[in-house]
Amino acid sequence: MIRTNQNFITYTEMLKKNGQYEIDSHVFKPKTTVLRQDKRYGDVYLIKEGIAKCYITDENGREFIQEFLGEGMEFGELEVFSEKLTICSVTSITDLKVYSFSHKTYRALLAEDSTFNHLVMKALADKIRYKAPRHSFQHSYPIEDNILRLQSLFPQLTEILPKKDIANYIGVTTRSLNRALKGLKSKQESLK
Amino acid sequence: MIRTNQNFITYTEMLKKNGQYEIDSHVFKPKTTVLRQDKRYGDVYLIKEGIAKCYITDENGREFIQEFLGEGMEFGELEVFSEKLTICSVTSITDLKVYSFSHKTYRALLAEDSTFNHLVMKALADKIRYKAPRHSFQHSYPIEDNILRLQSLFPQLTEILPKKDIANYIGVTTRSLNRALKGLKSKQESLK
DNA sequence: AGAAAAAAAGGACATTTGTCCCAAGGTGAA
DNA sequence: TTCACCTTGGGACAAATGTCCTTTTTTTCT
Repeated sequence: MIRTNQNFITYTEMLKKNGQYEIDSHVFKPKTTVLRQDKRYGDVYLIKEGIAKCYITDENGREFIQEFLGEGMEFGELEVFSEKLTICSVTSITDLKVYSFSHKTYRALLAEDSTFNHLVMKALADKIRYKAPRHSFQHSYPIEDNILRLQSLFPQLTEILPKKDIANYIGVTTRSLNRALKGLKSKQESLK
Repeated sequence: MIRTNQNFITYTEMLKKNGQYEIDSHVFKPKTTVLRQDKRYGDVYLIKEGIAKCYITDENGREFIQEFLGEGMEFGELEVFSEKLTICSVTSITDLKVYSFSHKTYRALLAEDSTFNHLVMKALADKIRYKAPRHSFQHSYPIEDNILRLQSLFPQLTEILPKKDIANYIGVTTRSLNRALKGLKSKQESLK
């Protein structure tokens, strides 16, 4: 549920040490919005440490969380290919350490470094693979089942993530999430 | 809503004429399942003509349609990178003409042909960009609004696609879709 | 430490959507 | 051509979820 990609970090740190390409480091406090939907940016980020959420806000101000990004996940990369505005906002949940590449550097790496090229390609493919079953499941099963599924993927779920974010990830209201959590709790107790 | 990518077709046809790489052609009748979820395949397909649906079937037999594929869209490509089983079934809706590459050929093209590499990269990025707002919209708006949105993207919607497929794309039952269509019709009439 | 703001929890009711039916019209295969 | 089988359309009711609002608890800021 909180996605990671250790290979990508390891390779990026090697590149950075190597010094041939310019790769910067940044640190953000929790609740910092790094990318804002519908704006234009010139950098690609890779998470070194921490968790961020990537989400779309609609006209009514509702957030829909696309994914939670953990170590080794990149963001801002889609705009290297499409030259368009960012579709998702990205906001840190915990303290966040990232590396950043300018579009120019990122393009150079894609063209000149086949390992990097392959890492990016696989990351994009994995993103697609990951999302398909998730949305399918969300539509087909009630909220309680979705919570159980998330808890099995990420046991610390309710300790680390605010209720609002969990609800926005599943695509329901906080009220409904609470109702479902209560339902699960009473089911667990009746088993004793 | 029915996605296309003319550039990819044009380039593939050029490659095929050129003859350096082995690219095959196939034709499928409507309702032919070309890829079946959870199986392993060794080819990547590119649609030359026609429409196919790409969908996940859950344990209860419910279909959830990921996307409708039109000219220039590829499928089976994710498995080149992850070496895993296919997550989606792909079934033709109309007559379907496709080109196919073996994984081996596809990998060779990715490595040796930077234009091809870039086309694939951009296709993956577009797939991600495309899906994000769609799922967000689906969760946030009632069925009627979703139908209106789809009709504006693809006016022939209800003529070409079976009701069941439209419902499975929006992620609702046929019953609910019919109710919404009826609601829209009566609203249109009351405007006269 | 104390005030203000945000997050969590939940009651009451409305609305949406699903489930389970059944019936009519079309389509295809023997 | 006839029969089986889809597809479409919809009635009646049940279940899930949303909306609106209030209260309590926790966090944040000064």
